[in-house]
Amino acid sequence: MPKETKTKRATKPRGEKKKKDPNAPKRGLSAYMFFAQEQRDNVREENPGISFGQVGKVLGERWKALNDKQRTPYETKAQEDKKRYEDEKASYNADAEEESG
DNA sequence: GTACTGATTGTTTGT
DNA sequence: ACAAACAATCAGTAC
Repeated sequence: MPKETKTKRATKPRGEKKKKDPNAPKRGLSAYMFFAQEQRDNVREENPGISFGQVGKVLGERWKALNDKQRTPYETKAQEDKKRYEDEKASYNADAEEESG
């Protein structure tokens, strides 16, 4: 059992707005992202003609409905993508340093 | 070192 | 191009 910090989500104005970097390394996709990529087609099949937002809803409901095992294939993808992101950061930081001078 | 915030990713339909 | 809803995750911030 890994350390589980209390990830509380309180709407408290703390800190200033984030700064957008010029070469901001886009973050890797999330398990949910890959999940939607496939479901998006399936969901529409089962729900042909659904309204805007509905798709997203069903997606979320189904997503949670999945088990850790089902998410595995998606979580894995997310990890692979993560690696991608890590690389970008490398380049991002590399350039950032050069920028300095 | 922790708790919290903002940003980011992908998709749907419709104007 | 943007809107809302869904969920996940990192990076930066403040004390």
